[in-house]
Order: sequence, then C-alpha cells, then structure tokens
Amino acid sequence: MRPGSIYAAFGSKEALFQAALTAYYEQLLEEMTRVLDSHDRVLDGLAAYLRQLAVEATGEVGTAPVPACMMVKTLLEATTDTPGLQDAVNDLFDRIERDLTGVLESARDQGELNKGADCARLARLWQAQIIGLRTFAHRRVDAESVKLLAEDMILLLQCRTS
Amino acid sequence: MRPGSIYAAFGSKEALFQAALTAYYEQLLEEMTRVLDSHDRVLDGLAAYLRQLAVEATGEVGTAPVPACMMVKTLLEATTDTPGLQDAVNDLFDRIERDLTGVLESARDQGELNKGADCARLARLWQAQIIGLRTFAHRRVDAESVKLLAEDMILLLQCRTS
DNA sequence: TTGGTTTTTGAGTGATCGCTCAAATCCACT
DNA sequence: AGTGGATTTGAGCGATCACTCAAAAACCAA
Repeated sequence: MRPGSIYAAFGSKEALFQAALTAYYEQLLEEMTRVLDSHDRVLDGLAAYLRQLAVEATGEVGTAPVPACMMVKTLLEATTDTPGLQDAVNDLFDRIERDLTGVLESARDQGELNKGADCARLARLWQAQIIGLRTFAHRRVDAESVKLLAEDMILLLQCRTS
Repeated sequence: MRPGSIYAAFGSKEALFQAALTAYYEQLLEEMTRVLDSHDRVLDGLAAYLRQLAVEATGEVGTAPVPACMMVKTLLEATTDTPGLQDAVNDLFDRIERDLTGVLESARDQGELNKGADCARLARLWQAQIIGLRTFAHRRVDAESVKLLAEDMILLLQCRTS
C-alpha cells in the first residue's frame, strides 16, 4: 500500500494513528475479558492476566517479547499540540478504568471484596500496576524478576482487597 | 546556540541526548536522596518521595505539572537500531535499582524491614510503583485520585515490608 | 463486453530532518 | 593593541518527512 491509498482512507497520519490506537484498545479489552471469563473468581482472573502480561512482556514462550504498550507510549508522547490525540488516549484510558471498575464491582457483588470497597480507586491502583509491570519489563531484566514482580503486585492487591 | 556549536560539543544528536539523560538521572537521584535524608526512617522518606511525585506530577502547587519521565520515555522508545541509547538507559535503570536496593538494605539494617527481606526484589517493586504512578498521573485525572493512588501504593508496600 | 465507480499507483510537492564546514567572532594572554 | 586558539555562526548539504494528485488499474453490475 502506498501513501495515497492510506490518505484516501484515513485523511491524515494522526487519524490513522487514532484508528490504530482504538483498535489496540479493543484488542486489549478483548484479551483481558477472555482471561477473566476463563476463571471462576474475578480476582483469580486478574491475577492470571497479570501473570500472562509478565510472560508475554519478557517473551519467555516461543513468541517475541511484546512491544511497549501503545496507549502508554501515546499518553507520554501526546502534547497540547496534538490535542486530538490527547483527547483520544485519555478517553481510552477512561474506558479501561470504567471496564476495570465494572469488573471489580462484580467481584465485590460476588463477595470477593468487602462491601465497602472503592472499586474505582482499586481500578486505578490496578491500572497503575499493569502500567508499571509492562514498562518495567522493557528493561533488560531476567524473566524471573518480572514474574516475581507480578507475584508481588498480586499479593499487594490481595492484601488490599481482602 | 546554533547546530554547529552543539555538534562541536557533543558530536551527534544521540550523544547529546545521552548526556541529557545522564544529567536527568543525576537530578533524579539527587532529589530522592534529599527527600530521604530529610526523614529519620527510610520508609517514611520513601513514602514522602512518592507523595511528592504525586503532587509534582499533577502540578497542584504553583508549578506546572512535571513532564513525563525522560528515562521511561527513552526506555519505551529505544529500539535495537539505537543500541547505544538502549544500553545507556538500561544502565541508568540498573543504577536506580542498585540505589534503591541500597536504601532498602539500610532500612533493613535499622530494623525497619524484617531480617530476611529481599531488598533487590523490593527495589524493583518500588521502581514499578514509581513508574506506574508517574505514568498514570499523565492522564487527565483529578489531583485527588493521584494522591490516593500514591497512598495506596505506600500502604501496599508497608504491608509488604513489615 | 461494456460503462461507471472505486482504489491504487508513481511521481512529485514543500518542509523539516540530522549534520557539516569555512568564515566570522570571541577571548585570554602578552 | 596584537596574536593565537577556541567557539559560534550562517549557509547549505542530502535524506526523509507528511502529504497530494492525475493517471492507471482493478472492480463490478448490467
């Protein structure tokens, strides 16, 4: 495909990037939902998701290590002179926060969290853990350290949520 | 200053960037040391540092919000076709990990942590928290949420370290 | 096969990129 | 004031940037 076709379809480089970013978010959400659905307890699913991120990030299995999170890179790179991008990436992060909050609320409703848990706040804490884990994993560190980091985060959140 | 002077002094854009990155790390370390030294207990100092990051990141005081962490941005952006940069940023992250490990070891020696604590592992957990907090804070989120996030992280680490 | 629409292409636009260099300028020392 | 070495400057190099467009090609119903 040559530039002309792309510009005919998307109009601008930024619009193309935004479409890619949204598709990226949708993949992310789909995969997280898939992992959560394959576990009975919500908190188990979240733990499994974090463990999976740790493995993928280091490329321990046959696959190559997953590249850096597109949303995080965009969040850190977008400035006031790309207002459209800034709006878009913030909107997607808000969506993830709402998604995660919903997941945690259903965990609370099923008795996995105490009744008074602040699920939105927990969702932000969890999101920060995911960001921290995935970003950390880009260092040249051994896979074991990343997996231990994931376990620590899981422990932390369990001690916070139970 | 015009390009010629800069290239005369640094040789290349990448070398200039590396010098800036190293200077950035040194500032970071200096500031963290300053905060730690102004607290009797090491863990109190670390908590204060995280709280300070939360405030600075949101720009709650008079100052403008701190831009994204140069080291994190470099870590996420550096690829195999910038091997020098990748080496440099990994080296600096290693240094931070060693710095933090040393700080935690002195905390352990003073009885703030239990004798068997894995300080290197804790240092990586703490580093991931800092990365997560600062990155999260770049979202368009109210300052209160960021401060609560910092408090949650501090609580988590206290429950992990005591 | 034809005719009309959509899509892709290749060639090219000006702007900016990283970078260079000879000439001009600056500055400490005599 | 004069001199030698260090520094800065302005002009400009080729390469790449985001992007455009007329023409060619591909597509598809009739």
